[in-house]
Amino acid sequence: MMRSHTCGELRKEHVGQKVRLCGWVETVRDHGGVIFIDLRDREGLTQVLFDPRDSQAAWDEAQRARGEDVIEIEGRVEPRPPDMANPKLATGEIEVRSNVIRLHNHSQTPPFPLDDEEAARVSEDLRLTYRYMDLRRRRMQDNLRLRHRVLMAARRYLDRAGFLEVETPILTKSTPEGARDYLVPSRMVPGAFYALPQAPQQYKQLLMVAGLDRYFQIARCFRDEDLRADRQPEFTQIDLEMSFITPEDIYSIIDGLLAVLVREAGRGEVALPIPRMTYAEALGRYGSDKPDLRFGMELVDVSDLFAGTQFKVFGNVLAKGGVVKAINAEGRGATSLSVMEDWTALAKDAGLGGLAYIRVGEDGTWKSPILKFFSDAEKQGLTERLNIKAGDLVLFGADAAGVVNCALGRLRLVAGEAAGVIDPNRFVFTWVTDFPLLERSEDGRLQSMHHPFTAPHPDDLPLLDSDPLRVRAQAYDIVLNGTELGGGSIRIHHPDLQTRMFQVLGLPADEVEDRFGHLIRALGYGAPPHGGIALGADRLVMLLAGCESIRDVIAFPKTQKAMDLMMNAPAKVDARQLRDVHVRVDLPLETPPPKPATGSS
RNA sequence: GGGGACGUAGCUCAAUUGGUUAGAGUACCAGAUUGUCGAUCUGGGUGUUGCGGGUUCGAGUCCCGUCGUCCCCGCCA
Repeated sequence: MMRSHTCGELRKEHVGQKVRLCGWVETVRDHGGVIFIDLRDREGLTQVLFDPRDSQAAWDEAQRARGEDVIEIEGRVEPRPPDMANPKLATGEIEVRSNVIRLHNHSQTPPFPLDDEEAARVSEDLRLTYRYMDLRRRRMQDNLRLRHRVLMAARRYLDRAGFLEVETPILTKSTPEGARDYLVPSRMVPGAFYALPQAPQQYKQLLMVAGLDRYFQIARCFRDEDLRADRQPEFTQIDLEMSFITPEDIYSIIDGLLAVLVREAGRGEVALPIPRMTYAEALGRYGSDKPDLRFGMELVDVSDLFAGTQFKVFGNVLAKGGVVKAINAEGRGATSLSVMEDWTALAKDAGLGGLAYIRVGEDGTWKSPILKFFSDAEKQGLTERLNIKAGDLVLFGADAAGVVNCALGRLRLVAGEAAGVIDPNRFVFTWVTDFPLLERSEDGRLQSMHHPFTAPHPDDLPLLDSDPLRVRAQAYDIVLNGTELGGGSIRIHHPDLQTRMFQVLGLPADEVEDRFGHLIRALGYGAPPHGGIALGADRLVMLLAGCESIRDVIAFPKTQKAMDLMMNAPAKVDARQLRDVHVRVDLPLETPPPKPATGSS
């Protein structure tokens, strides 16, 4: 072993011991006589002291050390004089007096400061280009360690709960519905392609048919869609599936799992059971199917108050069967008109014709361009319904219910943010249940809201033909602080119902056979009732780590254009490689060939 | 596909209406310094203003294009 201890473990009780440490030079403080080197490794920081009276050779070498050099030192652990202790360091009560130093590798000047506070301001493309340096930072190492601990705890929990971890293929088959697939050309079968899995969905159902009973996997998933702060083209799910269960079994397994994981992350105790609300309630009260329940500002239906209103904007909407809803952004009465303009733009972007609002002064007077249209009864009704007080701000949305919910839902988040009422240290979970089975796609066709293997609610089966959009699914999402953490469902386990679902979705029989024949056949060999769920591991760790992007909890993430700036992927391949897999590249004439990224550096 | 922000020294940023030799902090380099731990002191500018073109007597600044990063909408069964 090159080292006797890590840089994080020496304490007073080690005083007098001869030790050997390895690590990176954090800082060199050269006082002309004594030289201090802070030595860093994954576990911490230890101060090493070089005194020319101990060893002139070691002192000479220490003087040449620079930041990020890799060195090995030998020395004796000594107590620091009491007034010299450094309470900021775990090892701050001791130092190592060294008489031997070996330089294992010199480092060039780092491309950016590795100090967490400064690195937080460095442009992210630079951090990604030199990711191996970025990952030397304490904060990034803490994030990866937290990720490790959370996933280990998940494995322990699921193992104890009787789940078997099973790996499923990465090279699989494209299922064109849903997200865009990443494709891999086949060399053996000219013209054919594998797809990378968007989720292990079908495999895990087939494992249930196989009798595996309880499966889980820390599964990599791939979706070729546009990126966001919480979306990467490849991401990790804690994926599980269970046989002979109802949704209650899923809720209780996941409740327990999340409580364990939040505890493991040192984020306190989750009150169980995690509360539930229906999809309809989530949309109605929060304007979102992933409501952030850390604050109020709920959407309130005030349509009835304006039944006979003189205000034509509201009257016309109500006459057409729309709704008028409002939120009380409490305490935001002083919101400036320029901010109101921004919020109005947001409302219009979300589909509203405009944004009506009332700003209430500290003296209780209402200020609003539409105040003159309101009757006293309407004002009275609003005051009571929305509990309007001095200093409040009331935002209105009037349109079809869907538009109003969506727009006010977005405004609620913006207003909550502006009000500073969203506590980053609280972890508020909720289940959202009873999702609709189907939705109308842009081209007017029916499509699955979750996926086509989701079981309809048994009570709603008769509606499948008559009023399919009203059919509820046995599907559920788990939501944390306004982020969709995961979702799942009870699956269809009868081949006939599965076939019927594909008919409802308008898929031709031959296409169904081609894409899903294997699954329907499998259901015909005694498939047990089963269901499952998948949790976004990156998102969960991101929230537990207090990060704003999943990139900060993924070792080697991609940019918004899905580039790996460090490896420079994707990249061109040799003509030979393309020939092997029977692929010819066909670019539009004006498209320049791919070239190395040039970045701002 | 759409909207927005950004790109100047290794890093973070500044640079008046277009005007002299593009500055500051930090990092880095050299020297000094025997108890520091954001060490300190002295000295040193290390630059293709992302790239290409245009307007102009003159462009970091204005215009066009392009490359790249981030945020959001669409998209994400």
